[in-house]
Amino acid sequence: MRGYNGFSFRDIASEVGIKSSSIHYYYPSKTDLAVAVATQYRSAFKELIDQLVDSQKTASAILEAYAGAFETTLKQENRLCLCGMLASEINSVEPALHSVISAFFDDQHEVLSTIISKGQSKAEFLSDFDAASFAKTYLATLEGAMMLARVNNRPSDIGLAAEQMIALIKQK
Amino acid sequence: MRGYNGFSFRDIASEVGIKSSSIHYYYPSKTDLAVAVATQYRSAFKELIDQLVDSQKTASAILEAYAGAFETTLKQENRLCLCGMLASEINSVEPALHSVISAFFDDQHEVLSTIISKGQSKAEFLSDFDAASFAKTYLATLEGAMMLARVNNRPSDIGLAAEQMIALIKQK
DNA sequence: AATACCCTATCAACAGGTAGATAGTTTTAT
DNA sequence: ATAAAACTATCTACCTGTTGATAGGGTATT
Repeated sequence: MRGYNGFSFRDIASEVGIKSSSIHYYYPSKTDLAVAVATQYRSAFKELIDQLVDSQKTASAILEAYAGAFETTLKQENRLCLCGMLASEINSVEPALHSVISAFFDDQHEVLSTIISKGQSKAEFLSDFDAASFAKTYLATLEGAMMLARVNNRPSDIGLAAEQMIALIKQK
Repeated sequence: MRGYNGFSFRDIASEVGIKSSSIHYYYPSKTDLAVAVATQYRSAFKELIDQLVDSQKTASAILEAYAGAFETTLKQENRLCLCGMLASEINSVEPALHSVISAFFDDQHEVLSTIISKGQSKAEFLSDFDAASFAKTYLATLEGAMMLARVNNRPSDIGLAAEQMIALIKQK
């Protein structure tokens, strides 16, 4: 993917083997299409992270696995987080799409907060910081690390960044 | 700005009050133009950070001021880091431009490493982590925070992320 | 018969880029 | 010192191709 301004109906159509007008049949406008894709991405990611939370892993293991999802996407498909990519083009995006992007980040932030909070109450993590703020920071780090890791063609940098963040909050 | 795929020669021309062909006179191709802009951005930022390093501030104060530059850009111009934005569209970019973007991040990484390292040797920061890795992570956090802060229209989130990162490495 | 689905054909707007003209300025040669 | 040549900076006009989007037709399933 080459971003919101970097793909066209014809690109997708030819990849799927149909005509662009057939896509317009389902998604009249580009915003409609992007909203549908982002919404689907959002729920797929929500499912993934909910699954991680339900697993009986430690908080740090969950945070690591979470970062692993980003790293795998980059390594296997050379793609950023869809919403991260859209976020970096937010000025090109209509309100309906903006809302989905915001909702995605809200989801992620909420679940990360919960995980980190749990890690604190189980004394796995230090308790001298705010879980919700750190959740935001952790998410920002991963989104940024993904971007930088792609520029340098080093997907494993994502995992390294995650490890470092986790090490910093671990109870010593 | 709306990203590399989101601006045209005509956009710029009409903003400046000339014709697009006059821009082609100086910058034959879009890549040429973008390389020139990114190079200029790179050296302006290098100057800024070098100045910060030369100031007699503490390491944490420097890291904070550095984040402040990002926050100000977002607050006053509603713009991301130019190279961050380009990085998120790296697949749309020709090698010549890719190189400049990489070089920008290398610059930043190098200087941040030095600052953090100094902070460690002055016992301002903990010494149980690797300065170079943390420099990468800090930069990733800022780039990501900028993106997220813009989506949520909360520029101050950048500063908050920075503060948190700094708090985590401070000698207790 | 009606609906769902995909097609062809087309549109106006815009993209990056080129060609050639023009007017003013600077360099060079005589 | 002056005339010729070259350069700078801009324009108008245009090219080829792409973009998001629409109108209307064909065909298979229900």
